[in-house]
Amino acid sequence: MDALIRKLEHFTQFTDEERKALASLSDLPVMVSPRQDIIREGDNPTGVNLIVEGYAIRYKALSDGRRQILGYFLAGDICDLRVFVLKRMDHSIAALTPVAVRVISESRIMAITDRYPRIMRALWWATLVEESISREWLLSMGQRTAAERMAHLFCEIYHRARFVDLVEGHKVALPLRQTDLAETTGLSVVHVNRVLQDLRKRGLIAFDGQVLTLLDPDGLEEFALFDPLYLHMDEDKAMITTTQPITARAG
Amino acid sequence: MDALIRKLEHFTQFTDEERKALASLSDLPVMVSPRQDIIREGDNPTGVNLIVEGYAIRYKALSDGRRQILGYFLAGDICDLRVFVLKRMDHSIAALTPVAVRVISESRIMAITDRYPRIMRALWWATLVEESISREWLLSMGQRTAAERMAHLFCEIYHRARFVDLVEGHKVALPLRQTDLAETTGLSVVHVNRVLQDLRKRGLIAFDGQVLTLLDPDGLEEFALFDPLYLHMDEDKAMITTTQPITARAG
DNA sequence: CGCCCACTTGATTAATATCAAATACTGTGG
DNA sequence: CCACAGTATTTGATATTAATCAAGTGGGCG
Repeated sequence: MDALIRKLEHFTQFTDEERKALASLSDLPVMVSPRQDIIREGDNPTGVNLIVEGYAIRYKALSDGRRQILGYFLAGDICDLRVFVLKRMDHSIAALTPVAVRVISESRIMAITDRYPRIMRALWWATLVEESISREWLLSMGQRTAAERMAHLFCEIYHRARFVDLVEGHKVALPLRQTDLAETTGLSVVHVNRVLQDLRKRGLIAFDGQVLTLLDPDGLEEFALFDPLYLHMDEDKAMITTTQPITARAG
Repeated sequence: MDALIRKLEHFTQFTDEERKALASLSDLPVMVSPRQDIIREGDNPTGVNLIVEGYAIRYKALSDGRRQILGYFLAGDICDLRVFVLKRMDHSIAALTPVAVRVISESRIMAITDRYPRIMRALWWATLVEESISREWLLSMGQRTAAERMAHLFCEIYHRARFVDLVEGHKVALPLRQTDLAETTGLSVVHVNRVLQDLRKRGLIAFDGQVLTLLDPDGLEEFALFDPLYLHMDEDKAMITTTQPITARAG
């Protein structure tokens, strides 16, 4: 739960009470092994999943098997906050690495967001950031070259990991395979391999399948045309917290 | 406003009062000429835009000018319902064709969704469908071939237009240029041209820059691996309307 | 008419996929 | 600890897809 609070506090400042409320949101974590689905396309989920540790992905497949990863979930990320409105999932969520998740029921979410408008707003912010990331991916897929795209992905993961204190010395644990990167970037595995070599040769990154190191963070960002604005972090926190909460009637 | 109600009633059934409330949401429409921005990246918008007529796009650009279209707005679509949480727009919205928009203020939206939970739920549904479309685009960009991608785009526009009664005899007005299609699909203009020829040769579509005709809708959908499920239309309307609204306390 | 666009066509090049094989790594059973 | 199987990564060669470059064609419109 720590990671969630750490993440949301990039957007707002909580009171102790709010922090306690967030911490009591869910039950004990459940472990999910790599490649196992957490929610499957067609399901009608009854709760929301909070990633406590590890990497999960959102993905979607074509009827002939081609598969595309749509986004990454890191510790502190919540999958599909507003899923209750739609009847059926139109995509799946799976563990990419060993993952610890906590399930939060719809009623729990409702109760807490009703009571604490600031939490509601923070959760909305998290959702909007996720959508923004998805737009940036679309831009990547359509306009960035293979190498830029991969570099941009690494920048994103690095930044997001940093927000939840998962980075140390320009290193972040990223235990994934080149096929995963292929499904993320829409490239073939062979090409992913060659792009990685290119990024290494440029002295921008080191990546051994377990740990990603940004050898030259600024160089990488420049190369990837990375602009962290789309992550909406630390966007004038003061201004936002003094704003009237959207649903001020509760509490 | 008609189109909005028509669209939302694919999800729920409104009372007369709710319909009236929706109809009174905004002031008179404003015309925007083609290629003109409606909201620009970096702006802090104070209202929400309802497209009354024409096509608008969401787009995003790299610092070196490469531009990607992220989505289409048709009549009845609302741009960025939850934009108030974030300080700055991370992308732009522009008219693609001549467009009529109505601006709806934040307070108007809040007042009406507070009072009519069913409307709130319906607007949420619309937002979630938009996100789903964005995910499907990511799948298209990553996994579909150029021709499949273009075909899929046409299927989507066709279906969405149909929901707001904009289709007649397998024809839909689609006044856009091949450069627009290029920025949508991430292809070069020349290649777009060749892909269009291919789709025409296959007898799937006719497209003259003004009107799109689906000569063989089923064939096109099969070719594009199109599955309308992601549009979440007519998803067991009965079930949803008998469900307890999420924020039942208002009213 | 003549100019400006958009569209089209052809030729060439660059990016990326595919195919095939070799190498490295990981975990397991003996 | 080793042998081995299975999987992941790397390399090389070739094919395909799509971009770029360059030069038409064609339509609308002042």
